Amino acid sequence: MIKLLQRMETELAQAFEGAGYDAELARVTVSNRPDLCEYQCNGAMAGAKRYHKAPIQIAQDVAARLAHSPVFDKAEAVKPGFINLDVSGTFLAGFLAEMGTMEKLGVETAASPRKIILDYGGPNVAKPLHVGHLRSAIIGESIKRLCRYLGHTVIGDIHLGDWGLQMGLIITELHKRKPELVYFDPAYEGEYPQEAPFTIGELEEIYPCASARSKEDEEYRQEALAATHEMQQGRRGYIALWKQILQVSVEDLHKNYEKLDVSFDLWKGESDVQSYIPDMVRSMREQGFAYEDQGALVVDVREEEDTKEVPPCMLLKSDGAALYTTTDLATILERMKLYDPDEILYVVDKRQELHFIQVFRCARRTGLVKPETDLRFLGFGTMNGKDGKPFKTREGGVMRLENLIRDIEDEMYTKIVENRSVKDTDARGTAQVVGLAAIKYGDLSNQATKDYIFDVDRFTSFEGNTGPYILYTIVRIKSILTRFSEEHPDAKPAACSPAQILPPVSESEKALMLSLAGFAPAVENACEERAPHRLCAYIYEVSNALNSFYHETRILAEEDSGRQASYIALLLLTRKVLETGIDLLGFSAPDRM
RNA sequence: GUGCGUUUAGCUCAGCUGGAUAGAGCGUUUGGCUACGGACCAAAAGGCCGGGGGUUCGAAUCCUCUAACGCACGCCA
Repeated sequence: MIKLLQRMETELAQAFEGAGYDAELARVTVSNRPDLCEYQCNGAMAGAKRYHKAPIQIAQDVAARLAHSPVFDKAEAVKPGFINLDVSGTFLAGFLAEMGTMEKLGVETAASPRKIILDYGGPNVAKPLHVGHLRSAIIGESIKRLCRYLGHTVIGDIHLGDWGLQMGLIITELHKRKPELVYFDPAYEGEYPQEAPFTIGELEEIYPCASARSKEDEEYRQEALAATHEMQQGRRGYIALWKQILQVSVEDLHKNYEKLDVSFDLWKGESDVQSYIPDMVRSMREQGFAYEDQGALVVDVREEEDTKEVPPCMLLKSDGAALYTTTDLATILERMKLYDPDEILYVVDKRQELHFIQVFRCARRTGLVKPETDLRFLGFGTMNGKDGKPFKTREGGVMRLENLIRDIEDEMYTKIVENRSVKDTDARGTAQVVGLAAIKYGDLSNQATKDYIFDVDRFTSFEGNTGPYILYTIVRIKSILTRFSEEHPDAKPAACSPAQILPPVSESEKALMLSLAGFAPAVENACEERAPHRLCAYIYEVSNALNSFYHETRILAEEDSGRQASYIALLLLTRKVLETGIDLLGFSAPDRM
């Protein structure tokens, strides 16, 4: 579907050409002076030099040719050389009628759909999720949904940290506590038990305990390193234990991510690609990319235009062990082999940027990826507390994600109960839905790349630019629609099709219609820029427009049934736009709240 | 030290390829419930866009210098 802006530009382009100017000048933007006009074109000023004419004259020439355009109600040339434009209400109503019948509300499917592997989540096995994992999950999920909406194929991979030292630490600690377990008996040759010798609760207690001890006790640390090494070398009992740690942990992760309404297509981890490492390293060495430096095996990734020394990419430590980098490279290798994607996009903490620069360069240089394969890094900032420092519990510890979510839900629950419009039986469920919206919208409405302040009071507020406010708006629409069908059993809202939308009769109605017309460009832009916050800004604008319109328009009391049907159709379209929008952000609205 | 990032209203943040009087929300002040959800709406006050210099018809936006803060800089992940 042709966008509203494009439609206007086409009209302008004809006018520019007709008046003897370059059609390229006909760029239309939303007005930055809403008091003067709805849209504007600044092309006359840009063209002034080229045509040695006063900008105002060019603007007048163009405006004169738009006098009878069906698209515009107004097209006038002002002051230095602006062309101020107002859209025709009839044209706008027709535009929305068409948009409303389209499945994706006018959003264009990408011209060349890509296959994208999205690497997000990145939790470590056996460690509880903490707030640091929240952003990756939330941002990644939204980008996944946006890209899919535009017709790309997205494969979301959680990329578990399941092969590192933390496994050795747990094995070591478990050995101290329960030395009698068969897993530790090197002579044991039978089957290992089906049941894991621990619960997720125990596991989450064991790890921090082991981690703390390894920092104080060097001998203990050496044991853990040795255990890690033995596991990685395939010691039977340790592998059996590792599998059980993995199973118990992954089961718990599933629950947690489900609660966030975040899902992954692949649950691969570091362990899955270990088998690729020896060949990969050998090949890099044979091709002359990898060489020994200070005992370690590295690949040089410097480039001519570097303004700074980029350290080489390290493949093997001097003791011969693989590193994080090695695993990431092997992961790229596997992804290319299994999926051959057009793009691999990492949604990770921005502090890892240098690491990924090295990995990407190395992958490219050594031919791990095709020249046309895009490797992209979307780094996000830190989530800080109100004091501007990394988010912590009151005691100063790391805040577990579960607890954060619970706190928000409790806060929402209190507010909902105070409002008393929902029966107590629904209140818990509603609090979950609204709480999730509060968290996700609070995060996504900030630019991903920047640090942001997580302020519980602000995010859970029903006022202002918040998730609950957006939901409130949707609930409000639902409420009117319900009432309408109660009062007019013969005229169900569903019967009010977009085709019944009439030209607007008030400013607030037109403002709402104009903002609805901006849905497709907002979604497309948010996807292209990989910037969910753009979509948040758009949804907020629509919500404001709706509330403003609602406030000054009597909908149920409207006597003209044609006009009323138009209003209802407009509400339906607004609801669809908002619900689609929040779905792309990764949350949903309740029926009441 | 080197590189990267950030700096916009009291606070939290937008500002898309340079365009008219720099926008929201919160907070503050003031109006509006005999209307469909007042968890709302309307309005006011509040800013040398960190600072200096430059590019041009025109700069929060581009270039340059500078300050403050943050982050990252081969055997962790």
